Amino acid sequence: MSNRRVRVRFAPSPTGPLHIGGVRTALFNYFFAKRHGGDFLLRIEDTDSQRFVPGAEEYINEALRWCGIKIDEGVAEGGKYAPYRQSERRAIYKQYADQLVASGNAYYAFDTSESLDELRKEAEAKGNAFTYNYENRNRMVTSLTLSQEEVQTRISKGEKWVIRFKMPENEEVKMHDLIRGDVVVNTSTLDDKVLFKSSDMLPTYHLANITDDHLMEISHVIRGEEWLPSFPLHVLLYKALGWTENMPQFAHLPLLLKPAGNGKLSKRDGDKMGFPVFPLLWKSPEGETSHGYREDGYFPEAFVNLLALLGWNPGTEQEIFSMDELIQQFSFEHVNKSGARFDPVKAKWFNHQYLVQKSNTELAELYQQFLISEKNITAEPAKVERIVGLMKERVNFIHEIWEKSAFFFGKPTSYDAASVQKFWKADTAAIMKEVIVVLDNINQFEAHQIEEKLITFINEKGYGMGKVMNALRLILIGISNGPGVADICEIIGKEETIERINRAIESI
RNA sequence: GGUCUGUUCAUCUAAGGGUUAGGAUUCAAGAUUUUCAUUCUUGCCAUAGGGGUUCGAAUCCCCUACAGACUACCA
Repeated sequence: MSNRRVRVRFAPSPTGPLHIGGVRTALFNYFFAKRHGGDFLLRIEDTDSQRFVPGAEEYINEALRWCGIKIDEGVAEGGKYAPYRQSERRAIYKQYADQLVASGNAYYAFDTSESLDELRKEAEAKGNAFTYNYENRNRMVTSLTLSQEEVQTRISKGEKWVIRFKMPENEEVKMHDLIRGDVVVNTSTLDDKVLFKSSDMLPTYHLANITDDHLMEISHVIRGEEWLPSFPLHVLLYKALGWTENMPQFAHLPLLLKPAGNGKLSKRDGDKMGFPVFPLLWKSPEGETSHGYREDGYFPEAFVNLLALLGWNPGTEQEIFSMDELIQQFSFEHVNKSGARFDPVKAKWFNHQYLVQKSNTELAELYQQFLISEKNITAEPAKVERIVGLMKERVNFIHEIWEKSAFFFGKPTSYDAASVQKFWKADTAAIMKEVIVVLDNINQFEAHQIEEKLITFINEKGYGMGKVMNALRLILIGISNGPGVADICEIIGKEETIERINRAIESI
């Protein structure tokens, strides 16, 4: 088993956009597979015909691609074990359900969902829960209680049926989890799960999942903690099918929790708290849209990095990781057992780190694209590069450069009242008129020159740096904080600088 | 209700029986700066509670509390 090729799968169901918890699961699978030179497969678990959402599968593919995950085998990529979409594998499953019935590990049940609902309600009224298990199954309409002929006629008459697992009574199931260690559960606390349904002739998650993992030679199942309760069922299914020999190893990842309050992260949290819970923008078939990290301006590397550190740590103090480093350093020993609360504030910090790391040239290209597509502005590359260099330390996102420095591309439309109060004194207009003269006399209108001339002027007149510079900045950009005054002057140019000063003298 | 899992600063986490319980984010203060940001320095803040075991417990065991997941002909 130890020298078995590592093969992992990410197996989402296309019931909507993949959320960041799912992305993290995919990432951990990917890290682990690549760490051990193995394969990463994407399998689409669409055995619930009721909940299928158009576009969800494309979304999943695009999200993984954006994160930098390379799929070795999958719906689009193909592979030796194709097809990778469960709805296209429907012919495969029935025989295994039959096998379980034949070996006495499963049985046909003819209950209607209405009658089951009723039983549940009755039990609830008495203060307990109805469990379809060893205690109750003999009272139900099943192949256990009916004669073989009767079962056959009911089936051939087209009566609806399901195949249920016959959960053994009072057996200890011992399981090993790579993250949590040994877990033991008594089968009497478990129920007879539905494995196959006649309504759409498809298996449920449990059967499909075990069958495909076995057939696809999956070596490690890495999934969310929400699957822990069905772990014993899965172990029992492997046993009943005679596949214990090469059953995969299991690892149940801790959950991603809400930033505040209780419970696991859900779609609503993002909308409420103003951060995305989805990797990409999502438009539901009903027309509802949800924010995505990509569209909100996150770099994929930052997104991957921040997700990797939720529930895993390197055991060192390193916080910034490339995909390769993540792959090299990942191990289950450093995966936490407890749920991790998502922190939107730190998410921004990660993006800032990546933004600052990028070269001005690279950033300029990105900002250039933003200017063209969002603002319809075509700017000189040199000017854009200058701007991003000045702004990068002050922002977390590319779009924030615009939000904080649109003044490089247009005159201020108003002057911040509090700053005017603070920096615009009785003699300011007069001083600014002198400043215009100083600036006008600079031949090489470049930051160094401008700063030098301005400082000499201020010193000669004895005005005080703050007094002049702060007022000048207010005039040029409308607010009191931003890049150095000389830099601003250079970027907008002599003519524009003087024009803005004149305008301010007249209008303030 | 039942089953399972978990619990270290506000948040992400380190410390695998012996450290003043470390780092990061946030927040606060100071220095630097023409403002802001950066940078630097500093500060605040934690082992859920109670019992054991041990010379010694965040770490091992038990109980309690709290939290989460699951409990569908969903995945």
